[in-house]
Amino acid sequence: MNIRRQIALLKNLPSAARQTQIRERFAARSGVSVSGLALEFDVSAMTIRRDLAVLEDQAHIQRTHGGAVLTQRMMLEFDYRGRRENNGAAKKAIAREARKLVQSGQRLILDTGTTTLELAVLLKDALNITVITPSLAVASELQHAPGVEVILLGGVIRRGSPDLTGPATEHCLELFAADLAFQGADGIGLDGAIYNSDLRLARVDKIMRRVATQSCLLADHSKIGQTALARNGTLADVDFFITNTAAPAACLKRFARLGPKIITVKS
Amino acid sequence: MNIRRQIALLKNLPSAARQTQIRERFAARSGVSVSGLALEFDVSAMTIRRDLAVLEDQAHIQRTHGGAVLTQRMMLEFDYRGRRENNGAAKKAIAREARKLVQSGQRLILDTGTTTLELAVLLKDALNITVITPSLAVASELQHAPGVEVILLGGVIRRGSPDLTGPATEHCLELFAADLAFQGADGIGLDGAIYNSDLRLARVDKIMRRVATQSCLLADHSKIGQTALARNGTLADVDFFITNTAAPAACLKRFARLGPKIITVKS
DNA sequence: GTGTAAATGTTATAATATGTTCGTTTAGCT
DNA sequence: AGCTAAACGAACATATTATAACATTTACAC
Repeated sequence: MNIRRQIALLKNLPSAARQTQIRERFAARSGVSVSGLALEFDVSAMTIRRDLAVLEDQAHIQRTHGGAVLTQRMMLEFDYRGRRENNGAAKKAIAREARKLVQSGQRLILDTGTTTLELAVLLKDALNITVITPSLAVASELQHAPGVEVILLGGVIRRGSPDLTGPATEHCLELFAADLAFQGADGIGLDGAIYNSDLRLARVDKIMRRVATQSCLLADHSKIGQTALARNGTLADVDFFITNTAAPAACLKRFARLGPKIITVKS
Repeated sequence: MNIRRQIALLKNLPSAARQTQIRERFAARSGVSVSGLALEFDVSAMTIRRDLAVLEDQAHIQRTHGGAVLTQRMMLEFDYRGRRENNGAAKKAIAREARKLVQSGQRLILDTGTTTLELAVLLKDALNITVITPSLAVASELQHAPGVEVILLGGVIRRGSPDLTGPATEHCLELFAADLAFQGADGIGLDGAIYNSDLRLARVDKIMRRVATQSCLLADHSKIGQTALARNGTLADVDFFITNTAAPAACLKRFARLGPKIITVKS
């Protein structure tokens, strides 16, 4: 077949056929460009963009500025930055304060969650600590830190979420003892109740506090006054509660009477 | 494809595609230079710097003056990729044969190793199976497969190796029962002894066979006649042994007398 | 033909990427 | 240490691309 015929075959195609052709392009190179495809198929750039949007839904491509690339997921990668963080700045500040509670030689438990993940980032340069966690994100963040031994709890990988839960996790957790547990929460009631949005996580959280000498709750102000599916305890069960100053002062005063030391960070 | 075409493919790429290409440069060399990449992709040095900054954010590389080097995490990734390609065809063929042993609804154990990782790739479209594994690579490969429930064993993350070992792993494994265990090996003695290069892995392998009704050993011919640090059992303990036809026939005949069903694949 | 829905093209505006300049920092050398 | 050339990063200007809303064309049933 001559080249002119080949080119002609690419024009006036129904959309589905064109999308199939676009998909073939990825076999040769790792990325395609919108402008290149528009020329090749003799359609407007807008049409190509719409095609790529369709392909993004069904195929394994990811749109970028100027084109699209194959989403070749790395091995050993547990996507955790998928979701956009809500109170990113507050969470980082809370994590910085939590970092100050950690001393060399300690055994820590780090719960699942974005705030505890921020803490994990700060723990990379710690010396001689052990981190026990059910979170694959925390584990992959710390697995190359020279001063940190990472113990991953066993269990079922929750679908769409890089962490472990289930009876195996609970059983595994019972094998350990730790100095300090850091936990997040999906909601904190005005009465000081701590809530998780997942029942299995709540059970794990409860056990964490039991096997740790002390525990520390990390939650930004947006969680206060929220409730969620499962209650895993109250602020009376924790030793430290770190939040940001945007939290209502009256609440914090009430919480303090329950027992925990309240630490607030500016944000 | 001629060289001129190859070069053309690197130009006028959307930014994300270029970043992917840059990342692949590290597979060959351990470092890249800004000026070299700028020439290669026909963009300004500033653009390359910005690309490198993006890759650094993704924790893929670490920037240096004049270029960038791989992070430990990515070195591990490429190391794994390289090992997969050693006898890659044989490993894939063996994995394909192993896949045929698996039926819907079964509970499987997948050991650490590159051959079992190839099997994991083939199991992505399985229906309603459960995979129990100490390998983070296997877990990460299967974590988004809709028909697969992944159970990760707990334990200590071995430094420089994405898998779990230790007493916790062994204890965790005891909690489960499986239909079929797939294992690799670092060496198989001419007498049928199975070897691991790590003592802790050997202990885990032994337990795997105990908690699984049947077990299947996957190893290409290059492993036969090799020995390694720790012996975890013999071929008499396994039910299936899948290898490739490049294995010496005399050996296989001897192995068959020990009990396992020997399956060979062309390669 | 005519009506209708889907696909495509067009335009204006916003977002993003790239190149250039220039003052600052760095690595390597004597 | 002090020097030099290279590399870096910030800020700006420019060019490219994305998005949404609307207009147009096409396809197809009746």
